[in-house]
Amino acid sequence: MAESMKGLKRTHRCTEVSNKNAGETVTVMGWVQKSRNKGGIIFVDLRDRSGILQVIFEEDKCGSESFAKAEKLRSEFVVAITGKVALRAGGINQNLATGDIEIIAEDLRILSEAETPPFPIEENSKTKEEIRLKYRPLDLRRPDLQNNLILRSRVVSIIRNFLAEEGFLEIETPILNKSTPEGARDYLVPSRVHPGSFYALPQSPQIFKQLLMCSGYDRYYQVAKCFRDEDLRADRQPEFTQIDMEMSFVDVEDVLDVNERLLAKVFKESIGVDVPLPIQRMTWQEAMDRFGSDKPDVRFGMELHDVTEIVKDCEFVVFKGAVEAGGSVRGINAKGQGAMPRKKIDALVDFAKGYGAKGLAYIAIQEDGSYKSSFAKFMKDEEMTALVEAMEGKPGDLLLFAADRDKIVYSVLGALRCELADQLGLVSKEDYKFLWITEFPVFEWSDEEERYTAMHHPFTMPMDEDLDLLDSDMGKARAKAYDIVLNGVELGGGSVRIHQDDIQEKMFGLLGFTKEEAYDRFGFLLNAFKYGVPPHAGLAFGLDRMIMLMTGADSIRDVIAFPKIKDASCLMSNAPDVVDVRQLEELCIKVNIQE
RNA sequence: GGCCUGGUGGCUCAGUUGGUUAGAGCGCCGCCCUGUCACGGCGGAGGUCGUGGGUUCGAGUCCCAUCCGGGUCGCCA
Repeated sequence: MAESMKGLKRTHRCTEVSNKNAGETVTVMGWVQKSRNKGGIIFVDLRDRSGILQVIFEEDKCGSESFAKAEKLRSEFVVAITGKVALRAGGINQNLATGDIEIIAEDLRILSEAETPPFPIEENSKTKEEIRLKYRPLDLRRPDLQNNLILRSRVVSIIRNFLAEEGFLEIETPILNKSTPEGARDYLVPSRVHPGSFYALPQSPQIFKQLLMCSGYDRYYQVAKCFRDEDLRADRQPEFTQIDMEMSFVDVEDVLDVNERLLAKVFKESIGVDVPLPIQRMTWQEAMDRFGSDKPDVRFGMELHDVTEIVKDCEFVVFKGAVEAGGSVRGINAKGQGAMPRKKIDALVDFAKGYGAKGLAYIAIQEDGSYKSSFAKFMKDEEMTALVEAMEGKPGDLLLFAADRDKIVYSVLGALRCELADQLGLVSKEDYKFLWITEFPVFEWSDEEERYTAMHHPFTMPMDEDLDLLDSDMGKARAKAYDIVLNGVELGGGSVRIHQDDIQEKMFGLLGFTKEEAYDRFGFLLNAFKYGVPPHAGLAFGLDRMIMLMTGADSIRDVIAFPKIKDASCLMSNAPDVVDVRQLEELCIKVNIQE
């Protein structure tokens, strides 16, 4: 039977009570973590979001009525307890923040009874995620998830304060928008008033924040929900949160400066991590050449070596063929792994194939300096020597090579070095290595669409010195675009935007838009810009990923209160779901599912 | 869409070359216990082994299909 809390007022959260309160009468409320009934004395661990506090019930202190109720307490009952704070008569529990005190109960109210939960409410849950997500409200009671969301709240608060001090205005932008089918798939919302027409949920507030610059707000930010209808990953949800910002009358340096100061402040004040400034910078080309990735993890080395020149004339057809086809041969040196068993190497080869490699060539340098290699028989001795030397190979090392188009070589070796670092324990989650990647290409060739697409987005300003390349060699043009990378994770990115209409028109042309198409999709931006637009630039952080890295979580699901699973559904609410026929009729929608 | 991986009491898991009553720990229920905090003692309940088909004298185990999760590639301006 649930009781009312009438006449009671909570005085403290559980861990707000300390030995300084000894002798005081307090009222605490929360959930029963655990009840230990010793017969004449009952110990109850009371839990709220602050932590755990022990309460004891003895019949002569709390009266027979409360004692009888205390005997009934089970895990997850919600209770209110009034009693005296006392230093513990028994031993101190070092594992609890409140381990030296307890509440000697004088009154107990059971505010809500509880069924036995389907899984234990405890830190470091071993329960399958499927069950946890189905019962998400219970899962969210667990201290680790509560701490994640508490940290998230604190981080957002620090960001708001910092940006306010820097002169940013928080301005909201619409969720119901016009679809702009460049980039990710849009989530669509049907219009009742305009049958057959649809809103799109924002993939980002990109155009609106640019319009705000055009309108003279100078500096904008928003804690922005964004939506992308693409497949999920451990670090990708269909709806996610960006810290989105834009600044007027600035160039690349200004954006990087304010944002690295922001990161330093956030990491220091929320998790006590010092971020040395300035943050290291690397051009996109250097990142690709050294790490095979535009989001390199620089907590460890194992950098790529380009050995194309050394092997271009060798007789090993895999190498020779790749070079002749315009590709390259590159390798990484797994230091000290020369004795890796053949089975493990084969597993690495399979791993590489997952990234498009046809195979991996290797040289295992034995302790005596001899080689075990998958391709030595095709090579002259001096070629092998030169190759090993170029790779800085020493006895006991394992050299792994990929030969293919550059794009594949980068992606294979970039993934392989991360995989090896993981297997060999080369990285620590407590080590935070930030990195700016700059000078991204403006365009990226799309095999699927057989045309160049914008690598960042169509409003990205090319670098001043590369403007001429737009006409002569657009694939080589670099942009005033930048990403912030942390431990191999893309934390955010942005760019300087185009504010000159001639450049913008040229960009649309190069991307294959006619003027009419460009105006159809982005006319409200282009028209606004006709009336005076300042140079502007911005950036957006993925808040979920940031919190994931700060908490050491393996998935952003652990830093989002109500996440979705791999197929973008919600195990708790069962969304998305079919709707009433009348709702569809009102929207003039007929469902036509093809087998 | 591809590849990899998992599904056995409420939870976490074990289960051999296919073999007779499918086990354990925790939890749960009952009784006992005034200093426990991974409380303890005694007793007890609880499983169509994700689902459907097949092979077999016999299937948790082998085969096929399918459902439900996870990782990843493609995809993510």
